[in-house]
Amino acid sequence: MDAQTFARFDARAKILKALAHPTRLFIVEELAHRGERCVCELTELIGADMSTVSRHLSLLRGAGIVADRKQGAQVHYRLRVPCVLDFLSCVETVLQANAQQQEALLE
Amino acid sequence: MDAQTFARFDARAKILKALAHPTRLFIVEELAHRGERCVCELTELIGADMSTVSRHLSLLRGAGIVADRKQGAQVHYRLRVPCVLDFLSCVETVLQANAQQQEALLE
DNA sequence: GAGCGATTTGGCTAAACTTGCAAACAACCA
DNA sequence: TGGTTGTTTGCAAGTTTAGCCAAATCGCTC
Repeated sequence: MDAQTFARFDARAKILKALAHPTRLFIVEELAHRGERCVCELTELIGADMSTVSRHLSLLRGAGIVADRKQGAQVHYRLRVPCVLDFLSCVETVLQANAQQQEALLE
Repeated sequence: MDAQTFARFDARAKILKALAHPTRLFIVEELAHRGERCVCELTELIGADMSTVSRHLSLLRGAGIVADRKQGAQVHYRLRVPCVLDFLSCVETVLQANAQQQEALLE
């Protein structure tokens, strides 16, 4: 694989990597369903240290998946790319296929 | 976030994590476009140690993304869930949005 | 300017991931 | 059976990531 090809796949992998964490997926789904949320609200929902949540958000922002907006002392985050959710429907498909295979193995 | 909710998101994150690597994305695209490939062919295309490629394939198999089939001494891998590619179209969207923002910042 | 709540960043540790080499395995052929 | 090719696994080193605490920053209000 030459350097250019690698760069192409690496850029895509970076975006997937940003999504590949339970807390970050939770954030994405929350923003998709309920719109903007500030760090404090997400921290409350997630139940981790606010600094941890802030880092996750920063990572998602770095990948271009969310955008932020300052409003007074608060920072509101929102999804920047709406398709990210459709996206997860295929993940569901994989999960279902896996579950079916599990059942088949038990028979 | 309670344990059950966490488990739900963690299962999805595991699948995304399996895809979140340039070499593994390359493999997925190769299998999607060209069908079955054996480890040796993929190793040739990727240019890494065969043991490394084998490990990537094993990881993808563990996530339920690919399936394998032994044929003599060779092991052929194929995509198990065809939607994985559509899936990547959203990643493209993110990349394009990021590129456009980059341009905007340069003006 | 001091004080306060919201957020980010620095520092650090533990855990997870990636990789190549060497060795083990497996299937085939001579 | 012994050798050869294709694949996987054990091991060790290097890199990355996640999480928390503490400290710094930011915006507002008094």
